[in-house]
Order: sequence, then structure tokens, then C-alpha cells
Amino acid sequence: MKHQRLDAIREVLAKSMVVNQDDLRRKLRRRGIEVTQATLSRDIHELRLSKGPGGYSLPNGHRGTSVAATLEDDGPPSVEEMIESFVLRVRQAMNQVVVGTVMGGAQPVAAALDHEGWPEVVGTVAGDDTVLVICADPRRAGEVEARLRTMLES
Amino acid sequence: MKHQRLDAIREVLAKSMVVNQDDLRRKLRRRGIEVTQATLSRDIHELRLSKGPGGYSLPNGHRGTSVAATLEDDGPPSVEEMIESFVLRVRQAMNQVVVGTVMGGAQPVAAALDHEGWPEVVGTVAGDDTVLVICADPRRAGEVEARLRTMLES
DNA sequence: GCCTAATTTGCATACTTATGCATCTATATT
DNA sequence: AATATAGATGCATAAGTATGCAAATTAGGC
Repeated sequence: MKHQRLDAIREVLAKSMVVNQDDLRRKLRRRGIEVTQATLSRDIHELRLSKGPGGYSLPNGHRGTSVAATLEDDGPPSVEEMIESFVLRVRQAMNQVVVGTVMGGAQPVAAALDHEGWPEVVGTVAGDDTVLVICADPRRAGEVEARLRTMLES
Repeated sequence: MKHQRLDAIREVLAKSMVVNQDDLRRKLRRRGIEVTQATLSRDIHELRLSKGPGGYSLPNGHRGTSVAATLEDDGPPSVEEMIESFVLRVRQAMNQVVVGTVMGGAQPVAAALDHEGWPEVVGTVAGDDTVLVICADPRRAGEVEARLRTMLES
């Protein structure tokens, strides 16, 4: 699945330095994802990544973002901002949505989701880098996953 | 001279979108600077530019930076920060140093320089995007130029 | 289930960027 | 001034990235 690969790319980028597309290809292969450079070129375009002196990097603050640093502005951050800043991975399993974030990002993301009060969401549980979102049924979980993903891939 | 070309590259980047190195080459040629793509590749590396969906962009906030936005954090910005954020071009002429900045950047840069109280600087005059730094003699102007350039090309 | 339409992917290749090497230029030294 | 040394540049080409097209896969509709 394509979404899974995009998630994996974000994760790889958050955790390691990617020098070029072939490097990325090899790193994904270790995770069991095998595609060609051509596909990655398209993915990179889609994720709006940019390439600089330090290799590829995510558009927002994703990568080295310390939670504190990003939060220390005035207004309370919107859910969209939280998602874009912290979330790396979104997957649905039955009536649950598992959200992977940068280290330390789970609590604030869960708090933001709670505060948002989406009707499909029954509750959330947050660890250090993972938020478990509980929904009433698979259908609603699917909706939540889709919405999160939309924000993520704005 | 190389410095002049680097200055020009920063200016071009601040004012227009550069899609690729050949695009940059053509834009520089219009300004009377004629070099090959190979040289630009090296310049780009040296300026630590990064290439993303919107073409090449300067490392800091240079580009679309609104003065207000950049200043609205807590601490007073250091001269280095000012230089890196606003200054595009530095040139010496006799006992003066002409500093080109993004629109609206001249006043804050001049203020920062004044506040810094460098001994070589006799005084500054700021317009909208240009600061004129007056020194006692060409020698000191040269030192000031070099120091500014060092900050700029950190 | 089977078919159709749309999306995704790989292949081949065009386009873009980086770099080894030789040459040239500027600067310093004697 | 001539020479030595370091830096800058171009050329040719290697390395890296993007893309048209066709095949394959996926998603819906019947």
C-alpha cells in the first residue's frame, strides 16, 4: 500500500539522514518496502520534501523538533499544526487508529485530539511516541484515519 | 569576483524563483555575471541553499521574511541574526560599506550595527533596503566588509 | 465473480546536479 | 619582476532526479 510507504518515508526521515533517493530506497527495503527510485521521486514530490545540505527533510518542523521549542509560541496550536508537526504514521486496526509520532509527541497530540472532541472518537491513550485512538467501530476508525491522513498530507 | 556573484545569487533568490541551476545561470547573465552551471553548483553548496518544491531557497528566513514576523520573538536579535536574516549584499567603496538588505531590513540592521558600536564604524545611514556604513578610511571599511561577509557566509 | 476505470508502478530515458582534472588567475614571497 | 602557492573556473562526465508511456494493480459497479 502506498500510504504505508509514505508513512515509512516520514519515519525514516525523522530518524535518520537520507542523502539521496537510492539511499532512501535501501532504507525502505530494510523495512520490507521495495520500490524503485522512480516511485520515490514521485513520493518525495507528493510529500513536498526538500533537499538541502543535510539531505532530504520534511517540510514543517517534523524532524529534529523538540516538543518544547515548537510549543513555546503564544496561541494554543491547532490540531492541524500538531498533526503536521508531530505525526509520522497513521494506521487503522479494527476500531482503533494507531498514530505514530516523533518522540514525546504523543501526549500533546492526544490532548489536542481530546480537546477537539471528534464525535467518532471514544477516547485516546498516549505513550511516548504512540497514540491509540479508540472509535466505536471500524467504520468510524476509518473516517478518523482518513481525516488524520488528509491533515498529514495536506 | 566571486563574492559579488554570491551576493547576486542571494539577491536573485530573494526576488525571484529559481527553478534550477541553468535558470539561475540565465538570471545572473542578465546581471552581467556569466559563469557555468558547474560553478553555480559549487556556489549553491557554499551558500548552503536547499532545493524544494518551490525551487532553491536561502537557508534562514531570508526570502519571504516579513520584518515584523522575524522580530516578534522575545530576546533582542543579535547582529549575526540580523545579518543572516536580512542582508543580501555587501560591497565596499572607498571608506564606505554598502549593505543591501531585503525590503524593510535596512533600519533594523543599521540599528543593530549602531548598537554594536564597532570601533571601525563612524556612523550609518539607512534607507529601505540599503545601509550605508561610514568608516574612517578604506582600510577599516575593508575590515567591516570582511566581518559582515563572514557573518553572512557563516 | 467479472468487467471497467482509475491509480500506481517500473522501465527507459531525458533532464539536472556534482565532481575530477587541467587550466587559469590572483596573491604573496623572494 | 619572476616564481611559488592557493583559490577559482571550465570542461567533460559521473551521479542523481524526474517523467512519458505501457503494464500491472486496485477500486467500484454490475
